[in-house]
Order: sequence, then structure tokens, then C-alpha cells
Amino acid sequence: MQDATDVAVQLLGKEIVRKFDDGTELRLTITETEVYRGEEDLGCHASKGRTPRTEVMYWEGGYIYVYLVYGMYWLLNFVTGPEAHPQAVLIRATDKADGPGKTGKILKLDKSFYGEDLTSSERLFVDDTGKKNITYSRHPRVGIDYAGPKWSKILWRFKTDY
DNA sequence: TCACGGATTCGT
DNA sequence: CGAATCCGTGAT
Repeated sequence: MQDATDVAVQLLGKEIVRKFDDGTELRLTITETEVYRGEEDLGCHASKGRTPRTEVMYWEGGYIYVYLVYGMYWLLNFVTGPEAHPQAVLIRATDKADGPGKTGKILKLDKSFYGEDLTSSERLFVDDTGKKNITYSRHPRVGIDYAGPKWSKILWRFKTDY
């Protein structure tokens, strides 16, 4: 599995496929991603070490990491990188939802998605068959000022150009 | 067992 | 700018 900084770019333009229990299907084209990488990254949850919450980030890439922020929003992340190197890519926006909280909301995420295998899941996975060539821009990450200037200013957010 | 704060959003 | 809302974390 590749590094989060590469995967974040590769994910742009790919589709998140979500199949609901009632048989309906939702497809979202990824337009914005953000990288969280390593225990040394003070903006990354894994900077506090291996805990029940961060455990999945220590697995090899290809799993889903979801967690609840502000008691309201389940945010969708894809674990990347080799085993024992905690890193993940946050899905920050798609063509149908602007913002990670709203994206999680329309995908109807909950705790049960924690640790789900993207390569075998029947209800949530990535489809790149229709991916077009895209160009993108780099930006500082959002909402992690507490991590200090070094980590809040690093250009680890990627947006598809319009 | 308890208190604290957050990878957000929405309304004022 | 402040409230909503609740789980994970670290301390007691």
C-alpha cells in the first residue's frame, strides 16, 4: 500500500460507492482529501499513540477509519501505508457534499464502519473505473490549529480544480 | 468513574 | 461568533 500523500492525490476524481440496506446506491466523486500521517504529526490522532480509537491506522492500508467529531459527525478516512506506520486520508468533500461532516452524513456512516475492509466490503468501497484525468491544488489542512504552525501549515490538503 | 475537548456545521 | 452534542482519552 502506498503512502498517504500519494493516495490522497490518487483518490481525487474516484468514486465512493455506498450501497444501502434498501438496495439503493450512492456514488460520490471525491473532490477534496487531506493527509494525516505518523505519530510525529501532531494533527494526527495517532500522535497520542496506539489506542482503541487509533488502532486501525496502524494496520496496513485498505481499511476504513471512521470516528465521531463534536459528538455529531462521523468522518470518513481511508487507512494507507504499511503496517505499523499510522496514516490515513480524510475525505473532506465530494461532488455531492461539501465538508467531511456532511459527506459522512449522506453516506450514513456510524461506528460499525470502523475497520471495514475496502477490498471486500459490499456496502462501501472505491471505484476508479470512471476516473478522468484531473488537475489539483495543494492547501494547508483545516481545523487543526492546536497542532502548531509546523503541522497546521503543511500542504497536506488536496482539491480538484474546477 | 469523571471531566475535558474536538480532523464540524449552522444559525445569529 | 457561539451553540449543538457525545465519545475517546487521560487523570482520579
